[in-house]
Amino acid sequence: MQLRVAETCFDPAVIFGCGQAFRFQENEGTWEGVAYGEKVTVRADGGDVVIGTSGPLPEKQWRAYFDLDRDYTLLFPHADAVLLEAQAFGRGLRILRQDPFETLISFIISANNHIGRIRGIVERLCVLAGEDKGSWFAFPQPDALCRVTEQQLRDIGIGYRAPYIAASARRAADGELEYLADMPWEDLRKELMRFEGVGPKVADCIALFGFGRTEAFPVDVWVRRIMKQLYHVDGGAASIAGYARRMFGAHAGIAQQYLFHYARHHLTRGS
DNA sequence: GGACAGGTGCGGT
DNA sequence: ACCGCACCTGTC
Repeated sequence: MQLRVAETCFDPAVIFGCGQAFRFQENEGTWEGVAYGEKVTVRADGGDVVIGTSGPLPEKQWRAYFDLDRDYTLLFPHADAVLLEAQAFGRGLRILRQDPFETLISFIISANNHIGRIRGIVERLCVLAGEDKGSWFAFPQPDALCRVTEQQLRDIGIGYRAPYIAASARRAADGELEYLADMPWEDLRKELMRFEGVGPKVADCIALFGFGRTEAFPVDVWVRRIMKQLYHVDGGAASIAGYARRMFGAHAGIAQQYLFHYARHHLTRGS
């Protein structure tokens, strides 16, 4: 499958670099990654970006994966100066609609962890338990991940999250992710937090990136920093998220991604 | 070599 | 309901 998009609304460096997905890397001007068991390549061509995929999934599914039918310029008609600047800086960002199981496991790994290390662990996890596609590996299926021991998980650098991954994979294999898609947002969040290793922040990431729930507003240290430094909002994660939903509306989670990306490039750890 | 970054779970209050 | 601590690994 091949798909062409204007690069003004699709910037792979932002999309794949802002911490929502961990399997894409740039290689001599082409972004390569794996999603839904297919190899995906993204490269600039004139004023466009060309997306190529390796398997049977139809264009419709990839349009959904890349969220291509949403106009990101219309999301925040009453944006304040901070969000406007973050949006300009992150032009071409899109929220990927990723596989719920892959999102669950990847973001349990992300807890108390750094993007670079998360990438390495996820890649080794795919080699350990994912389907071998020749020169690359798919993300493991739940039952395959269940056959991996906690020691094997520790050996690839997962650390103390090993029992969380094992338990959550077990529950996913037992079908516990199946009935979440149509739940109201608060219920989905509560259900996700029942998985081991999933707290408020990780639940919001899974809801946003794995279930397309743009109400979810994950509060991590970078979002905390930007909310404090640029909005003068401080306090617990819940009150920050509540403030964000009142200010940014139903798509606060997309605002969060713009702000997160902006914060990581413009703010320091200090203040 | 020691401090630190990064969320969650747990035991204490 | 909230607080303080332990958890694992990579980097400086």
